[in-house]
Parts: sequence; C-alpha cells; structure tokens
Amino acid sequence: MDYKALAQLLFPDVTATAEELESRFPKRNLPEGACVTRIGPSPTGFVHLGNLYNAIIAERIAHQSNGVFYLRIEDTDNKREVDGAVETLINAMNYFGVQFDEGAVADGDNGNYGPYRQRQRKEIYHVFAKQLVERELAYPCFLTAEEIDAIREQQTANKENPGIYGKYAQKSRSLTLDEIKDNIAQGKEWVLRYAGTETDEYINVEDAIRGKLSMPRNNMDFVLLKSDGIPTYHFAHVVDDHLMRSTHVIRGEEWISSLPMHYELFSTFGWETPIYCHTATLMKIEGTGKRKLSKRKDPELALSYYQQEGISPDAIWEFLLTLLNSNFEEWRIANPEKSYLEFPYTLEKMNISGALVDLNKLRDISKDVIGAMPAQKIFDSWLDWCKQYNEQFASLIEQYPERTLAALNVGRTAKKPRKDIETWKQACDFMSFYYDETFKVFDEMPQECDEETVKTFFTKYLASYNHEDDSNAWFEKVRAITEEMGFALRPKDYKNNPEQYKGSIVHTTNMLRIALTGHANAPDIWEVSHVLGEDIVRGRIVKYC
RNA sequence: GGCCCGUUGGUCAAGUGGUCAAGACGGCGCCCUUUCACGGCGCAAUCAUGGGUUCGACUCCCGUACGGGUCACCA
Repeated sequence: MDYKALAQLLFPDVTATAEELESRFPKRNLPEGACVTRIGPSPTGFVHLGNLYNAIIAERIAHQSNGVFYLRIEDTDNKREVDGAVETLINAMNYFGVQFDEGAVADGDNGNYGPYRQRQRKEIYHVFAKQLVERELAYPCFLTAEEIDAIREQQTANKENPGIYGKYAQKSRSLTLDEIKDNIAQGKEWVLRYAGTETDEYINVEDAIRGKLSMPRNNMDFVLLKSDGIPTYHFAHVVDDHLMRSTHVIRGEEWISSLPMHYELFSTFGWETPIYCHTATLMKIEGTGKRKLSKRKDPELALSYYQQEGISPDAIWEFLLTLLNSNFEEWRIANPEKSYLEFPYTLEKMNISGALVDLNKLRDISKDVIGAMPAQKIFDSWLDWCKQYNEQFASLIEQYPERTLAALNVGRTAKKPRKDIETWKQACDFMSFYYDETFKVFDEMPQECDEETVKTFFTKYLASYNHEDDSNAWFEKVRAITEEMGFALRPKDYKNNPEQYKGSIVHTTNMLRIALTGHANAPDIWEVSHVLGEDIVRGRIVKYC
C-alpha cells in the first residue's frame, strides 16, 4: 500500500506541514516556572459548578506563576451545541470573577494561539491526521454503526473487551487503496482511526494531584476524525494542548480512563505531555450515601442557581477554595483581611476523593464574606442583583439610598458585627421592614401582653418618645415604662417569680420590635428607629394605640 | 464484566511509622444579653474491613467490602 497516496486521497486539501504549524505557534516566551492552563468547556448552554471548580484551579495555577490562562471552546460535537452557549459561558465566568488572558471571546478570538474554537481548527487537525496516515498510524474505517454494534455483541458474548482493536480492526485495516477509492467514490462515510498496537505494556503517568497513575497501554483503534472531518475530543485535546502550549491540563477524573489514548498520541507525535491534574467529582449526599451531582436532580449544580439565589461570587470562591485546598480555612482564619487571591494555592493540597457540596457550609461562608464587606459594597452588589432578579427592591434601594445604606450598617459598627445577610435573595426578606412599601408584621405580640397592655404600653411609649434621645436615654425611658406597667426589669426576676410580674422587659422590648420590624427577633431597636426616622417610627407605633 | 480511581466524626478535612487522631461547618449545652444574631467556652461524634510487615500502624503491603469513573463518530 502506498500510504503517501492514501494520505493524499484522504486529505487532498492539506498543504501546510506540521513544521509550519510548530513555528506559527511557537513555544511561549514566559518566565521560568510559568504555567499555561485552560478550561475547555463544551457549549451546551449548561454551566455547572464543576466548570467553575476546574476553572478556579486553572486560573490560580496560571496566575500565581505569572503564566497564561485561556478559554478554548470544545465544540466538536455539533449535536450538543446550543445557540448562545458560548456567550452564556463567558458571562457566567465573568460574573464569578474568572478572568481569561486569552482565548475565545463573545465575538471571536483574543490571542495568538487561535482559533480557540475547535470547529474552526479543522485544517490544523487535518495536517496531523494526514501525517499519521503517511506514517501508517491511521487509516480510514468504513464500518457502519450496525457493523460496530454486531462486533460489540459478539465481544460481549465472548466476554471480550468491546471496541475496535486487533482482529476486529482487521477488516478495515486490510482494505486496499483501490477499495478505499471505490468506497469514497460511492460516497460511503468513513472515520479516521488510530492504528493501535496489541500490547500488554503498562504506561505510567505522573498526575500532579494523584501521584502515579498506572494503566494498560492503549491497544484501541480509536476514532481520530469523525465522518464530518471534525476530531474527537482525544485528538483535539492532544493537538490543541500541544499547539497552544498548555503546561498543565486540569480536568475531571472522568478523563482518567482515556488517558492511555492521549498518552499514545503525545508519544507518537513525539510531543511532551502536559502535566495532568485530574480533579475529583463533586458529590451530593442522598439518603445514606454520596452520589455524583446530577444535572437533572440537583439545581445547585448549575452556576445559574447561585446567581439566582444571589450568592456572591466571593462566597463561591471561598467555598470552592475550602473544598479545593485543605489548608485554605486555616489560612483564612490566620489572614482574615486578605483577599483569597493572596492564598498560596497548591495542587499537592488537593483532595482526591469526591467532595460533597454542602450548602450549609456555603451559607456560613457567605455570611462571613458579606459580614466583612463595607456597607457600600453590600449596597452596590445587592442593588446589582436586585436589578436583575427583584425589581421591587431595586427601585426601593434607589428610592431610599441613604436609609438603605444606614440600614446595612445597623449592628455592624461594633467590633463584633452582625451577620444578618447570607444571600442577596435573603437580604430582600431581611431588609423588607426598612421600607413601608414592603413592611409586614409576621409575629404575634407576646402572650404576656394582652390587647389592653399593648395599647397602654405604646401610648406611654409615644408620649415619652423623643427621637433626639441617645441610646441610653431612650432605654431608660423604656425601663421606666416597663417597671410602671408591672413588668420585671430583669428577665431573671420574672423567671424566678412569675406570679409577681406581668412579664419582663423581654416582652416590652419585643412589642417594640414587632411593631417596628414585624419580627420579635430583630437588630437593635434604637438603631433601627434611627434608620427608619421619626415619622415612620411614630407611624408604626400609633397603629397600636 | 474488564480497566482505573477512591474510603479519617453527619459534612469538609489535618495527618506521610510513635499525636490524648488538629481545625472548620452542622448538632447539643453553658456564658454574654432588652430579642435575635455576633462572640466566648464546653460536649458528643471518625481512622470501611480482614490479614500481614514492624518493637509499634490512620500512615507501608495483600485480600475483601463499599462508593465512583470509564469502556461512543459525547465531551
């Protein structure tokens, strides 16, 4: 067989050579130790937590080493592609604060190693495919889906490994040049297969996260090019990461089993393999066990979920970082003021078993993150979120900016600031009492206070109320009314001698809280009153008189 | 089924032959307190399992169980 002729027959349009491509995409000129990483998502329209998880690792590795982090769109499967998915993806990454140095952008490419969409790299893959054919390491295969199914059935029956390899590849591999010409002339579809070798060798690959991985060497005649001429993931990954000069490949552990194919390709091309970093799959608890997060059952898998809930990107980063690097939490405690970007991230500290996504923990982290933000930042971020997800609050915030800002600072000026806000969505509930438009009374007046007591209390309160009073003066008045009405000034006194009192100061102050905020559990009454302003305070109290 | 990866409290986990087996979230209790939060203190709770190796094993080796991944012209 004349393989040069075969290569020419299969790839008549290829004129470029591998050498030309090598010089068109030269080794990057980067400082010693700089890492080049990427994420390679498929544009399916669904961006999930795992995408972000891997993106954060790749971003950290690159930027901590003054390297390059880029975005490559792996769109080789046109069946799965969804319109606008690339933009969705870029927006999501942007929202969560992942910055790319180069790669695909909404309307094209940014960088010298493109194109960054695999479908647009067809000619590049063909150069290497042609070379493989010339070297007798790839061949066209005309097997139909039915024939392949039949082979698989036979293999299953014989308890053999499924796939096209060894004797099962013989039929396609022994086609003559004329037969191939005929088939093509007849319009038969073909795929390009790698010519694997039968072997019982093992390969050893050093994974930066997992250490040594040992696997049987590839013996499969796996598909390089699909019948539309577009490469499979395996071929595209090897060509792209070589030509784009990636130093580290960060991807999910589901790829470990195809590592032998990738290793095989890197070896036959004589290219240096990148450092593989296979990350653990995110899990979820269900019943008594763990299971993989599922797109169908778990809304929290979608990144859009966190956007809709209004969980700040900072909180997501902190949360993911705690999952990613076991020493992050300790570092955070030791360095409460620093940005998480200053945390020295290392692959060695990564956990190799699947982490459970614990929404409780996320909420806790979120509370801390928001608690540490200056009020103005909370104001801005919350407003941004509301503009997209809660119009009513967006307009309230814009209508009462000063009150809102003051409200966000309630109880936060002390050394031990309150942490009332977990998410922007929840902030709308929590903050609703600050606006008459959304104010609602949720809690009942305390049992200890009948209608008459409530009325008397508020009447006295209003009569003595002076908005100019400072916190101490104000509280003295409350105490005076409390005592006057037969309520204990110290909760313990009432607890110990319930028959001597109508209740305690807990109950009188709770009446105030309920009248002013709608809840028995609320921030400091005096502070709240001064955020609301005298008119609103009097207005809410007078209703009970 | 073959191949591969994994398994420390409810969860995230530190730990690399000698530790009373860190810490965080959650739970519970106490303290602080005009409520709630915040904060402080404390408690309960873990090395999947069976064999080795060793003076000594969470740590090293082998088996078992369990969980996960993969076996496409999907990534």
